[in-house]
This record gives sequence, C-alpha cells and structure tokens, in this order.
Amino acid sequence: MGVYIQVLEGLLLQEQQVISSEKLAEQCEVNPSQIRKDLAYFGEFGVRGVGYYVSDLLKAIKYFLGIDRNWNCILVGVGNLGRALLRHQQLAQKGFQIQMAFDCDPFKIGERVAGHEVICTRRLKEKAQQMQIDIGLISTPPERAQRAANHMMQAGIKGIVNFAPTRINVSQDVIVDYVDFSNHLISMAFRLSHP
Amino acid sequence: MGVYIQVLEGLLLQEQQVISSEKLAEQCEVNPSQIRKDLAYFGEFGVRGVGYYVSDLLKAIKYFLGIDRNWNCILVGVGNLGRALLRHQQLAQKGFQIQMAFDCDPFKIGERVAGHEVICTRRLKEKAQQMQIDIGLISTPPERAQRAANHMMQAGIKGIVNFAPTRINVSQDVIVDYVDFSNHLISMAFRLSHP
DNA sequence: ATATGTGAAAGTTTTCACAGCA
DNA sequence: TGCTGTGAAAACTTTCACATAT
Repeated sequence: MGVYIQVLEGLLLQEQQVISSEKLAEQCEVNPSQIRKDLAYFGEFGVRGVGYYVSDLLKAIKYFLGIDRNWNCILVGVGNLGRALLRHQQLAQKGFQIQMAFDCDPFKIGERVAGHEVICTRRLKEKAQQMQIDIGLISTPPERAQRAANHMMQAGIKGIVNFAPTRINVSQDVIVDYVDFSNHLISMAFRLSHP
Repeated sequence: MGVYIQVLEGLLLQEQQVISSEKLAEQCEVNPSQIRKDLAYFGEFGVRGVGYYVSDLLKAIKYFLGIDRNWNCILVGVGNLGRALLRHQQLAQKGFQIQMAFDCDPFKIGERVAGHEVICTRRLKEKAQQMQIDIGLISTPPERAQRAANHMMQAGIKGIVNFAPTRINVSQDVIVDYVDFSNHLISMAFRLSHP
C-alpha cells in the first residue's frame, strides 16, 4: 500500500496527470485487478475509459491511510540508527515529525542532532505530555528497549515503532510495530537458497 | 517466521529446553495451530504429549531458512544508517557478515568503521569479486541507490536489501528486498486512525 | 474505444477439531 | 493425560472476466 504513494509521488514529479491501473500495476509490480480492487475500496476514484487522476488519487489514499495530517513523534536512542531516523527526510515529508530526541547517555544529552536537542530519557514523560505525542520510535540497543517503551507508555503514547531487535511487552491499548533488519536478511537468505 | 528464531533464542538463553506450541504461540503472538502447521512443514520435530525441544527446533528452522551457514555481505553507503548496520551485533551473530563497506565520499574513504576500512565504491567490482559475496546492502541516500545497485550487479551479486527509500531497477535474476521506514510509520498511522 | 468497478472463481492462509502417539 | 500432526472447514486474498461508464 505504501508503494502506491511512492510511485504516485514519482508520477506527480514527472507531471503525469493520469494513470491507468495497468501502468500503475507495472510500476508497483502487482496485478492490475489488485489495484482496482484496492482503490475502489475507498470510493470510486477512477474514470472509466480514462484512468485515475494522480493528484486526486494521492489525496484519497493519504486520507484513507490517515496521513493527510501531521503525526507527532518522539525518538528514544540517539545512536547511529537514531541519527539516521532524525535526519530521514521522507519521514518529515510524509508528516511524521520527530519533535524530540531522548537518550540516557550523559555525553549525548544536550547535543544537537538535526535541529533537536538530545534530552535525558527520564524527562520523557514531563516533556512529551506538553505536546500531544502520537508515536514513539525506539532505536536503543535491545537491552534498553523495554525501558524506553515503559517511559513512552507512562507518557500516554499509544503507538510504538520498535527498531531494536527485541520483543517488548506493552499494555493492551498500545500498538507495537517491529522493524527488524535481521528478518529481511533471513528472508533474503531463504529466497537465495530456494531459487 | 523470523519471530520464531528470536523467541526460541530467548528461551535457549533462559535454559528452557522444551516448549509447547501453545506457549510458543503466546510469545510469538500467533495461533498455536499456525505454529504446528509451520513446524510440521519441514519434518516432525515435536514430541506428542511433550512439546518441542528448543535447541533441536532452532537448528531445524535455521537449516530450513538457509541460515545454518554464513552469508557474505557488503554494504554501500556509510552514513548513519550504514554505520548502524555495520555495528549491528545480531546480523553478524545470525551469520550475515558484512565483509566490506563502500562509499563514494572522499572524506569517508580510508576511515575505519566497526573494523572495516571504507573503500571507494568504484572499486566494488574488483574487491567484491575476490570474495564470493552473496548479499548487498544499500544504505545510500535515495538518489545514489540505483548506482549502488548497478555496481552490485556488475560484481555478480544476486541479492540486494535496499534501505534507501526508493525503488531500484534490477535484472531478472536479482532479488531485491525493500526496507522502508516510512511504510512502518504509515501502517502505524493507519492502525491508530482505525481503532 | 478504452479502462474502471465488481461479482464470481480460483487460490492461499488461518483456524478448528480431533485422531494418534508419548 | 497432554500435546503434536493433520484433514477438513472457514476466512481471507488474488485473479479473471465482463458489464458498465465515459
């Protein structure tokens, strides 16, 4: 689904105004019917005999996915991965604004990274509650991920994206998404082994 | 599938020798039948009335997934994300050894990161062919991802994991896997918007 | 003419339910 | 008794094929 956005934004840059499900399917590497089913799901956006208006379609998809607004994010763990996330252009572009960065390393506290002052993790609750934070990103080493999650839960954050390679326990009402690099490499190893 | 490994390795550390599909399902957050089906797929590894022997099961899964061996990897793009990958303990632990790191920035060439000398990307083919490289990791900015992929293809690499937020074109016989952070945040936004 | 939207068919995955074995 | 392995059922997803709209 995210692929659609990526491809459609590419088309917008090329100033292509209309696209057919067939052409779009080609670029997204999926079946044309798939696309028509998906797009029909949130309203009739295509024009028969013509195709889809790229700009309108993008707006509709963004609305449907809930990214027609900004999402306030915070990040815990200003290591290399944390810095990569703080500097990641596309996140901010898509409305995922990392408002604050936390770390428990005294050497990092006070440092500025990509326009953010690094704040002590113990002050997370206090700081995060001043602003309504929607999503927390964990980019700590695995052994500190649970603690980061606990801080986030205490601040009332309901969505956690965990980049640390470990599972975390959260209360029922919190949604966790895991981003695990190893899994991608495992999947690649499997595909290379079973041609 | 990678979840099984993560959880089983956790159990191994806790020196738990046997686990039932029910308990394993709980930790992996899936249905017990799911697990039994999956595990039965590559042989009868469970013992009725008892459960699965953790250590044997792990070996069987690793064999099945093709990670009972080492995979030689290279990385292109020694920015923050590249450094995070080079320092990522679990990748090496799982047999994904990043053998060389490349970058086109003259200021980075020659630098040592996590025990690797950063090499000029133009020398990739020459260097990578000396060692049989299985997998290439791209952690460049998006505008340089395609070039990195081209270098990898010229060196005969058949598996590419692309961390840059852009699609790349590769020849038929090359497998590409995309790791896109934005997609995870989009999925989170969607789940938070549709409770 | 051309390309969408969609019901029906085919395919795939998940879950159930219980026989079978330690 | 307790827990696996598995066929059958249910749920979900993908694809086809064509009526329908511009």
